[in-house]
Amino acid sequence: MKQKQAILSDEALALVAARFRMLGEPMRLKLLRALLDGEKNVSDLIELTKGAQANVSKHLTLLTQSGLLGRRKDGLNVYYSIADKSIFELCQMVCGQLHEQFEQQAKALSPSRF
Amino acid sequence: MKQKQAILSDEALALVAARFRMLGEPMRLKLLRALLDGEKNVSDLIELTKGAQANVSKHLTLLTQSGLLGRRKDGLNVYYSIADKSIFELCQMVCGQLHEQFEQQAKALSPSRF
DNA sequence: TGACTAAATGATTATATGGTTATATAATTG
DNA sequence: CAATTATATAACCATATAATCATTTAGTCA
Repeated sequence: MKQKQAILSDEALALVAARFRMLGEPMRLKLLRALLDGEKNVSDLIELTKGAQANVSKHLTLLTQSGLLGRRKDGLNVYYSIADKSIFELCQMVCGQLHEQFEQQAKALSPSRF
Repeated sequence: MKQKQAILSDEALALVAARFRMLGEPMRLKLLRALLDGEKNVSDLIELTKGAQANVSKHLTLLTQSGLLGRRKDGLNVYYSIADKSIFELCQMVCGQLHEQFEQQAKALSPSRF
């Protein structure tokens, strides 16, 4: 008897989509990357990403609300850090897929094939 | 001497973000999922996703342009298929991360802890 | 307390994008 | 060729969201 595959509900699928969307913003990826080697405060992140203060702050808020970042306040400063390191596997996987994809296209367009 | 980390250019990072955004749409995830067990034509996909014809067609076009789907025309029908199966590892990884995240929250809110 | 600094927030604008409707294109068949 | 079917596309509207500017909040320190 054929095993019926369990399928995500629409709501679950919407959550997955939302997570992808959270990662689908260059500034947010920059922030995540900047935090790869440890927690940093907002000023540092502004400096590293060349972003505007309000914009950086907003993206940090979103990333934190979505559970991707941790937040620690110390005096005047607020320190953000990666909450789930496995997010980088995702990014690397995407990077690898794109790399592969472009490599295939390069091969397909090899001048000698014309 | 400390090895300087190679960093993606802004353009490369934008491509990664774009790929995430492509996956950040529930209808597109539905389409990908519907294609998991092999190629299907548009009519089938409309039926499976309960989407409107024009909308399904547009998303299929986008997914194809981004290299995630393959397209094969046969008579009146157009058959779409997954171009890169590894996309599902991504989805499963996200799913797993969200699962983990909710489980932590559940644990943190265990009534006995109050 | 007042001045200063770091970060967050509210209001606004601009842009991107998803959905829908209507129409067009293309292949098939009688 | 006319009619039919499958898919794509164009035009449009509505909504979401990123960026910016101005302001506010909160903490520090003289």
